[in-house]
Amino acid sequence: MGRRRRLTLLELALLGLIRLQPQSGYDLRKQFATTPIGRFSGSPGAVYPALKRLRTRGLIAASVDATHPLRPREVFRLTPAGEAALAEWVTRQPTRDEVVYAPEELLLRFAFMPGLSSRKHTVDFLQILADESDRYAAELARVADEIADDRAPHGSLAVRLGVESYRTRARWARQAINRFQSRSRT
Amino acid sequence: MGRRRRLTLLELALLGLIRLQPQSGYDLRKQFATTPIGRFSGSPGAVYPALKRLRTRGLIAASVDATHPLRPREVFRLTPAGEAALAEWVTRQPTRDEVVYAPEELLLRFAFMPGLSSRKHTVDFLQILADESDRYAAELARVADEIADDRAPHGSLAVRLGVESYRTRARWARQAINRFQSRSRT
DNA sequence: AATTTCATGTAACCAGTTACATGATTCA
DNA sequence: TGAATCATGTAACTGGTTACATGAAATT
Repeated sequence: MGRRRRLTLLELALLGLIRLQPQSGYDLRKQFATTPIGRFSGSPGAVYPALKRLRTRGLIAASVDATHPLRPREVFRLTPAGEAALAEWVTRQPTRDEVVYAPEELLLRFAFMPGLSSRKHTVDFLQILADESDRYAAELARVADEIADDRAPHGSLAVRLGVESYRTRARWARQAINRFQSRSRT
Repeated sequence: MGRRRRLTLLELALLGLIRLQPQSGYDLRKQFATTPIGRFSGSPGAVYPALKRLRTRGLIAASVDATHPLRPREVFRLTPAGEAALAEWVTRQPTRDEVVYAPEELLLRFAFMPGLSSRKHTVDFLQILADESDRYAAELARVADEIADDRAPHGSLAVRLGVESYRTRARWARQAINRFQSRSRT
């Protein structure tokens, strides 16, 4: 059934975007260029090879849009295997290491949850994110205290920004939880 | 005078650490493994080649510590050219794109400022960081509003975390400015 | 007619990842 | 004596970056 290589962040971003709306490589690149998802880079030398890899692995399929027969557009959509791979990733619960070292990946995962993750699962996800973020913030706060130096406060200050950043994430996650819990099911 | 290739973040981190304390590749790797600077990755396959590149470019020099003659340690220190390269980078003022897309690099730059950047320059640096962070937060806030969707609030919420993160950075920068300004010169 | 935009790619390069290799030394 | 740690590295792989290439269609 093919080597189970890990999908890159870019590949996962592409899967998620294609799931929201089947589209061409060009469309995808435009999204990277014009929206905050562009952090995950949309250079042509990255996007097109990534799309090829996804197609080779059978996670996406292309159908040619022939409305302009001389300028064919390859429109990609998810295959069932692609949908499954995306869902598997999206529904993974965050680990401590991901919270600490890969927060952007977690945010991407969260953004792609609609339709793939139950409300309960989403809330659990956010809860772990909040708790582990606070925990790491506390760790960083200890480090900041250890390296405090009145003459050269830069290092300690830099770590303090880390503290604030993780606390901000924790606060955000708790607000998001409220948002999901206060909404009664429709 | 040698091609002026751009230094990687890892190379700059190594320069900064070596400047603080001349040390061996192993020592450096230990710091990556045990302190928050580890974000910039300290895998052997990255660190040793990076050190070799820095040596080739004449930015660091090695002297052998022969206290244990059978187990020599190569201790690296900055050359004048290395100090100059580090100082050039550290004293660069942040650009909008760096604030938005490379905040970690800016933080590293800030952390290595002691002894390389005047107080005035440091404050200017933080001021730009604060202003551009707030500006981008406002941009993101507009995006969040545009994509607001009661049924699937995930995307909008994810962008909101971006808003909060950049605001946090701006707030932190302003506090840091106060810190530098309230300290009378000693 | 000329420029911009649509649309898809390739090529060269580069640095990082994981995993492995080597051998001395200190510790249990 | 055997295991962990000190200390430095290499090799294979991978995916991203920049820059370039191509040509049709829409716009000015």
